[in-house]
Amino acid sequence: MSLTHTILGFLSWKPFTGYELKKLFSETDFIYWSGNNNQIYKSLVQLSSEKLVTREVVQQDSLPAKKIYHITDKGRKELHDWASSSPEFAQVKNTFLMQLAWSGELNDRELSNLIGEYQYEVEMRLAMCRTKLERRTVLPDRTEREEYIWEMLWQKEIDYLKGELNWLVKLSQGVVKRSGK
Amino acid sequence: MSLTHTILGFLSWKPFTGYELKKLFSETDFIYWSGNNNQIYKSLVQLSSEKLVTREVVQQDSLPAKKIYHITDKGRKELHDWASSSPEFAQVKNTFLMQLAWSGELNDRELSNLIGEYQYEVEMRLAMCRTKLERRTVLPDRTEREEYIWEMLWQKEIDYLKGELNWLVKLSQGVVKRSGK
DNA sequence: TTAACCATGTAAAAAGTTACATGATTGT
DNA sequence: ACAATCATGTAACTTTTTACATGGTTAA
Repeated sequence: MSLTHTILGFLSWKPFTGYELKKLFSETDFIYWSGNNNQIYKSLVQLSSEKLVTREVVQQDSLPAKKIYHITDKGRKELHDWASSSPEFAQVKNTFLMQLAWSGELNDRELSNLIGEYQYEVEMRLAMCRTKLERRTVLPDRTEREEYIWEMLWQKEIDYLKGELNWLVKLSQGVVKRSGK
Repeated sequence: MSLTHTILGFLSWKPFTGYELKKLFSETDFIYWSGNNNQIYKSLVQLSSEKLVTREVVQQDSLPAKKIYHITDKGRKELHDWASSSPEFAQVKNTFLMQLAWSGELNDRELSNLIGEYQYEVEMRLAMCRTKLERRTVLPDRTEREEYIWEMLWQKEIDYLKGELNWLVKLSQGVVKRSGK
């Protein structure tokens, strides 16, 4: 599971709480994990037990105690080893494409509706992605190479979404041309 | 789960056995499911119990009996309803991008190695995808619109892989330019 | 006063992967 | 002799999702 490694990655920048990690996950679009509570808190317990992180408990009045996690040297080593290990091919789970694949029984209106809904969704994502890119807080102490890679990762996401839109527009046109009416 | 719906989709073309469905899954690249035995046979049992498919048992000498599944009218209705329902946004799980995101501690050789391995993987996929596209058996009784959509789905997959390669080449160049040596 | 934010977690269910199990036939 | 194809399934495990549970603070 690379959720634990992604957490180690964030902690390699600076210490965070579970709550902050959850936000980081949702702010970084090219990381797919829902980052739901269950997974994050469980992963942190696991990472602690493996001595890859340590926890620092900070009491707050009137708010529950914060648990700030710090990466250990062992954790940094684990992160390095994982980052340099053989990559797996990306998994894309796109049920919309399957809906299209079996849209044979849909009428023209239903089909254009389906495509339109997906297009709207992609447009929202693109707008959100651009906003997040602008608002992102770039941490110091990063090499030029690292910053370049993150720039490329964001750009990839934006290009992907733009590509989706282009494809959807082309598809709509092709479908209209072949419409039953 | 849309695995059951994808099975219904294939069965809407013509009846198949579980074994044949497993092959169809692996032959269609834009469907991500591994289509492992467990899931397919379990899904078929479930679909049967919901009366969305019926099973026909064909005895064979010296080979185990085939179970051929047929879609029912109820199954066709379910397929139609699913295909016209609101689409969800695609989920992309790309751990390679996360490895890149935390490649800060890798040296130049390790990083170029990582990128090179992924590039090789994408090239293999692209070659396989093109082969599958050529060899695919197009079933009759499909409208022009349906054929057009399948054409577009295959093209999308190929364009995606080509886009990945272009991005990787650009990334490699940018990384070399910023190399430590 | 209502929603969002801060901050932690648990329980149960669903989905998905990997390995195991059987066994004949056909092609290289 | 070995691998691939045909054909079914089960068991154990891991991963992921969804819902539940608590409760104070802050801003519109």
